[in-house]
Amino acid sequence: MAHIESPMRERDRPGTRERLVRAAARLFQERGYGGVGLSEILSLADAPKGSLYHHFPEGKTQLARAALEMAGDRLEASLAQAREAGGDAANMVEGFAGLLAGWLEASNFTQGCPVATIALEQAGQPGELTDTVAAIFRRWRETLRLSLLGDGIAQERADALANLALSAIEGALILARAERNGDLVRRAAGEIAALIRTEPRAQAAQPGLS
Amino acid sequence: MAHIESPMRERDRPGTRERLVRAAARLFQERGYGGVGLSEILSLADAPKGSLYHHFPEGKTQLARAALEMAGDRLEASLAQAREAGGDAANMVEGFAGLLAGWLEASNFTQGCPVATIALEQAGQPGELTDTVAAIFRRWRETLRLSLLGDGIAQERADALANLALSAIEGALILARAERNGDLVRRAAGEIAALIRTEPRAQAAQPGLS
DNA sequence: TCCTGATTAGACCGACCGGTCTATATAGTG
DNA sequence: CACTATATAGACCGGTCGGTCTAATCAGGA
Repeated sequence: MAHIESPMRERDRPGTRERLVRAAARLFQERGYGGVGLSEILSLADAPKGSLYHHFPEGKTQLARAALEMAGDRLEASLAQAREAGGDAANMVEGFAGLLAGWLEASNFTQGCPVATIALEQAGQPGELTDTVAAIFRRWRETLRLSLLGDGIAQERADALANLALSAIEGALILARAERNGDLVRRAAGEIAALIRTEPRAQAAQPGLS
Repeated sequence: MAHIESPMRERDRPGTRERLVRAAARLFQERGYGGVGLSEILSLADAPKGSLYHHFPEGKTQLARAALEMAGDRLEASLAQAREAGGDAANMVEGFAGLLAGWLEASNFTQGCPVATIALEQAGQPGELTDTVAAIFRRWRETLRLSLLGDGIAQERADALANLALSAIEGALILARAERNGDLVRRAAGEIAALIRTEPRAQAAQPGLS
């Protein structure tokens, strides 16, 4: 049994499975699930079709699930990192949005939210992708909520603000892509951050200067 | 030359062109541009392929443009109506979002924003649909901005709040579809409305009780 | 070394895609 | 009525879709 393959590949190139997931994630992020064919994914990943169906017997949907989960983890990590770097939830929102806006601009407005496009394409349909998408959104929102709670904001308010912040960022990413203007994301996030800063709070949860 | 065809059809069924646009708008709204085939549109509209390419010589993209424009006009009218019914911008945002949330729930979460899905699918690509989508978003935001200005809110603030409100609604519609929960839209809009109400303003522009 | 399962490789499949084309029906006008 | 532009009707096209299948290759243990 020699199929662990996670600890660094012989050369430096990631394993086939990893390459497939990365290629799929990037292409789905750019043009959505239905807008990308297997042939395109395979050529970007430089892998034959046999490998795809070896690693993902359920085919395209299973690959998409893996890609969504990878993207979900990546962004959640960025969110946590933005919280650490910023110190509080307001700065986290601004920092995270700035990061996304930068990625958007760097990719010439092709790479928006890796989840939103698939979310809209698949919403309402019975496919398994819907559940994956919903779970990712919930996790992101929960991360935001916990951060707000950590700043001493009341439960109900943290809930509402987390929902608002995630909605605003997701929506702004759509507008920003359509109008090719990353500042729309930064400005929306700036408003949310300002709103968070005016929110009454019980006590600050982090140590350091008050 | 007898091709005016706008004033009511002989029976009660709308003309072929109209049926095509409506069918396309609905299906694109549900599953996006790439996710819907011509055959499906034709069968829903009960029209043959010849009619499609008679009325829309440029094919699917031209049909999509027409569908987007129809949807854009429809929602802009709803926005204006929500403003009239609510009296001010804050109530407009809440009323409009409530309308969208209701539609979303009534359609079992299949019918979200008719523009967002196509916006994400096509963003960054050179296609002509991108421009149409951007123009619609700009118009919606401008309607919001003017309403805020009419309430006596300063230029810069009206700009920022219009962007935030549209972003929040669009984003909340994504989350709401994914999680099958229309209240996410109402709650996000409620927060935006509350924010608008706290905004300092020069004078109220509408008559009636102060 | 040989053997065995994991993996790669890509030919191949039926279905469906958007689009073109010819033929027919329909309605308005002289 | 005949004539003509409009509109309907759908067969047909090459290409691509996601998915299946068999064969070749590869790596590692006995």
